[in-house]
Amino acid sequence: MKPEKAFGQILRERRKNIKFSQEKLSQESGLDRTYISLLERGLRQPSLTSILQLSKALKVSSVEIVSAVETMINEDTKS
Amino acid sequence: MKPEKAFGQILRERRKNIKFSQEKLSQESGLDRTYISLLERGLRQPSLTSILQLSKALKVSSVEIVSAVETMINEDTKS
DNA sequence: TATTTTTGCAGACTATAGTCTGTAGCCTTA
DNA sequence: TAAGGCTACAGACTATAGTCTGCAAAAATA
Repeated sequence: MKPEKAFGQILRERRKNIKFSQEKLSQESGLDRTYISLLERGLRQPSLTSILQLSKALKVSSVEIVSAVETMINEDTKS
Repeated sequence: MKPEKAFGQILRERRKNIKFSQEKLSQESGLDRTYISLLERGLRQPSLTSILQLSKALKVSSVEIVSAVETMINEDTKS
């Protein structure tokens, strides 16, 4: 699986876990709402600082996010 | 400390650990040598896929890299 | 059903990631 | 002191990250 696809899935999952709308996550992270939408759909890949901003807003460590991304990438049994 | 500065320091450190020239790392990662130079000097920040490409070439996990970056960012006692 | 909240998405835009070519300077080691 | 390997750096370029506005439609809730 491609990195941006994996990141998107994880981003959406974590956001829903914490019951944030894209709009709310946008405010907390300082990133544009429509850009978060693009990220979640795997149409964009984040920079290092975007990863850090988003993890902070989601109240999880960036390490956990990246770890989940790597795991998902290496799961070739996924679509 | 800024993320790109932290990433640069860690990138250079890991590259030297494995005794790679920038040129060699460039070949292994598929990224341009001059871009690696910019990254190491903290003048650019990497995207998610660049982080993954570089960690793979350095034979360390991206999690370890990101972990080191986060640690260094939170060490406010550094320049 | 009607209303509100949330999200997808288009288009146009600015900022920056990443490439490519070339040059000059620094170290080693012959 | 010459020669080769390594890196900094400049400039010009292309690709894409990230913003902004606005609208339509899905989805949740009254």
